[in-house]
Amino acid sequence: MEENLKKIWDSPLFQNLQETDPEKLLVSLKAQKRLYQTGETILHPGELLDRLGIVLTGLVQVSKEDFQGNRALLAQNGPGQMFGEAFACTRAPLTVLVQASQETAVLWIPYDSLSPREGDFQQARVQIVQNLMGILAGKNIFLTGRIEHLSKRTLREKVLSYLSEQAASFGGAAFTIPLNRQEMADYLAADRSALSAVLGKLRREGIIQFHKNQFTLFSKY
Amino acid sequence: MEENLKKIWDSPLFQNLQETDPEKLLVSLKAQKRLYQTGETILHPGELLDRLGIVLTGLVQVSKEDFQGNRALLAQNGPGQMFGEAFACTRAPLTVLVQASQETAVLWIPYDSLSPREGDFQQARVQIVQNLMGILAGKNIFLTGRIEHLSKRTLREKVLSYLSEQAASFGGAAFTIPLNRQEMADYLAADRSALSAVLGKLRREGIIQFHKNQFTLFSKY
DNA sequence: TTCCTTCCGTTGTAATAACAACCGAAAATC
DNA sequence: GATTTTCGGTTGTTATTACAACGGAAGGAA
Repeated sequence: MEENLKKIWDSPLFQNLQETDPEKLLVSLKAQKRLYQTGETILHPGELLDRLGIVLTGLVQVSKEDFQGNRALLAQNGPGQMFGEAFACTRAPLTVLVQASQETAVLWIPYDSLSPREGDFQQARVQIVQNLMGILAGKNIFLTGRIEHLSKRTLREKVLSYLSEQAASFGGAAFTIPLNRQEMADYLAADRSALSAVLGKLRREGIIQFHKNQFTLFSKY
Repeated sequence: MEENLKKIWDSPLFQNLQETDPEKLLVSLKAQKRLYQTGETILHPGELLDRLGIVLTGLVQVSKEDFQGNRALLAQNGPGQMFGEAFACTRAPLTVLVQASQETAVLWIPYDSLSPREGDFQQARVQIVQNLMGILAGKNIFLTGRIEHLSKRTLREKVLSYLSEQAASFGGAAFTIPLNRQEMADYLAADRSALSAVLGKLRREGIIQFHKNQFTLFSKY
């Protein structure tokens, strides 16, 4: 566990825990480690979840079965990243499938053990709960932003909405986005070639300038 | 405050508080009431927020200014409903504008006062924090679901995705949706008349049946 | 009743995007 | 250096949707 500990100790869930012994804290939280083989299902749809999962090593895929039977990938979580937290917090049945896409070690933390009511490490528990809230809230803001882009009627508007947000968050007209074309198309729920066409048109109109994933958005937008 | 208290006491944030005196709890939480006039701005974009807002009476509108300068309405919150919680939890600058669309009374609860560290009513504070997490997590799941629908390439798929989810959550092929056509179109980010056309086509193809907001989705979907 | 409003389906047109296929440049691998 | 893979732009066709406008049905209000 030693080496893995370092990896998760930097994760958002465990931030700002002053002078706490990681090993002892995890014992107090009744954390359990478990290994999953490549392809193994970690959580099934419909299941109720009463603990948080944190990836120690490997990779998990969170996906959802479509009404058409297609499997849509919602997230890929690597070391230090958490999954299932929303379902643990609401105690709602899982709507997603979680699988190990490599050999994966997961650290499970019972949700109830985070309650500051019980045990020692009270300070730490309080901090973790606060961190968890911050993570949920942050995800909320992110999801709301994406919905705002996706709600635009035309791809052109989606693109401008996204680029404007990026420019604003970067604080300037020139900025680099963290996505390549295919990822950007997926994020905006569009076809890559259609995205390319729209970007080209915006460039010809003098509204944007770009090279690879570096963009400049001109003032009128 | 007396009458307003009853209204918010049923709100999700204050659920499961056994044998707690609402008045005293609110004092302990350093809650403050403030009145806003019709049209008055409650929270400005860019502002940092360190408290939760709860509508006692009236109505607040949460909106966001578009890159085009359009104002998009994100939420309308009435009595008992909370706003700003995601920004208070992350301490990120507001990206939204909150206004009173009627004469409105807001109860403000400092975020820090929820910490179980301080003061009395520890049990209650812990429960409120847990409720808050549940609310954030629930919103997360809801937003994720909406993104899933919005991510479909065609309106037809968006509609089927939405109806399938509704059918699944209702647990049967026949169900009633909580939206009228215009609201459904807005939710799916589409034109109302285009939605009508798609619904009509699905009906002609024998895939769905509907009358007003009562739908039946046939088995193959 | 009559009027008015809300809700929803229809039509027609123009704009738009999806999809498939192809191509060249750059990057990575051998 | 040669080969393969990845990435992104282009083209052409077809399906889909936005948009504007209209009309009819249902439900209230006068």
